[in-house]
Amino acid sequence: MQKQTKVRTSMSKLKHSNPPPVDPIDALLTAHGLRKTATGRLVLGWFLAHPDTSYTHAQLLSALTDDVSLELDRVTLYRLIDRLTQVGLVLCRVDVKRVRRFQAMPASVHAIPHFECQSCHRDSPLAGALKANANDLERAAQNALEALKALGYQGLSMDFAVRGVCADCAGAAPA
Amino acid sequence: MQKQTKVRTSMSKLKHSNPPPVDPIDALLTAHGLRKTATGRLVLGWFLAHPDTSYTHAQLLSALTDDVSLELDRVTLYRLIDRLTQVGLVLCRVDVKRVRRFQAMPASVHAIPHFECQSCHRDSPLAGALKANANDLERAAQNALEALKALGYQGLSMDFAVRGVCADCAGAAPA
DNA sequence: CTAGAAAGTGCAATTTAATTGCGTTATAGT
DNA sequence: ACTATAACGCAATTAAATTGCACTTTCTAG
Repeated sequence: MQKQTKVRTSMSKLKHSNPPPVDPIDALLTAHGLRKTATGRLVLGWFLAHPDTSYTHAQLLSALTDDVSLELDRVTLYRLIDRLTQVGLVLCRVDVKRVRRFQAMPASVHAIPHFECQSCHRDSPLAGALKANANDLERAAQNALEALKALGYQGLSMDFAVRGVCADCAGAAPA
Repeated sequence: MQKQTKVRTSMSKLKHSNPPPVDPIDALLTAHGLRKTATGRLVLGWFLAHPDTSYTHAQLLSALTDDVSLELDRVTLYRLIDRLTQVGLVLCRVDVKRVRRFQAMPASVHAIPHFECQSCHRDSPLAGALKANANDLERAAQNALEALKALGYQGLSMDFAVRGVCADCAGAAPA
């Protein structure tokens, strides 16, 4: 979204300590044992700039080349995303169509239910249909998360999927 | 909704009604608009004989050829499973490894949470870790299901996935 | 500052689950 | 029995993701 002005001290021969120019993205990278490469910064930056949005590898690749005019190889992006997910900076799930979707690891975790229709293969949020139950579900899920954290699990997120035949498909071709 | 049991009198020249030889599997097939083929019977039979067990296409194929000595083409099995899932007899999910897993549609739906590690890519049940929260979760999930049923959704099942880094991986390479 | 090891990059080739097209066979309904 | 059509089998193809290998950049000692 708003790209940082990249203040590199490499050229600065200033004597004393100048205001620490620690880029938050660089900090994240090094904190997780990753190197500060141009692509690493751009990709992690993209994820952080678009929270709550998930991208397939292909989407991310075209987004990066189009909007950020970053040229990188498909495979390189695959491997970079791999690293980001393995250190817990990025979240990965597999969608109904069997392709991975990536997004920035959310700070606070929610159990947002979604529905996958086995007939039309659509994936839709259930926020509206379940608003009455959402709170109970959320509370139970949060408790479960706490229990897991206490056991040493890290970088947790949840995904509540309901599968079946949606009202449209069921109505169109009743069993 | 529930179609009549279709008693075939083709071969029976018996005067009165003889004990209806309705195979339950045949009944399911016809009730869902599918034809009674040898493979259809065998495959649906396999699923019903192994509830709560999910199979990949490859596993199912070898299981059928080995144990039931049914010879069928890969593609035929794909298409058959497709039909079974679309009518709601079989449940399909995509596992961490990006392959579809199929199983008989369970009669009663449970929200059994499982954990997918983003580091070692293992998928493990969370029954033990969450036994304290399991009841709350289950109740909330059941309520959600009822709400959906009332809205016309059919053949419902749920899948509660927690993702992150498991205790093993987190301990081995702490962030 | 300057190695040199290790992490990251790019390209080509490959893997694997799944899909599509099409001619043939079996099933269901008349 | 007859016919429309669902189901089957085979071959070819698609698409996401992975692997191998040579090359470049970043990091860390010395």
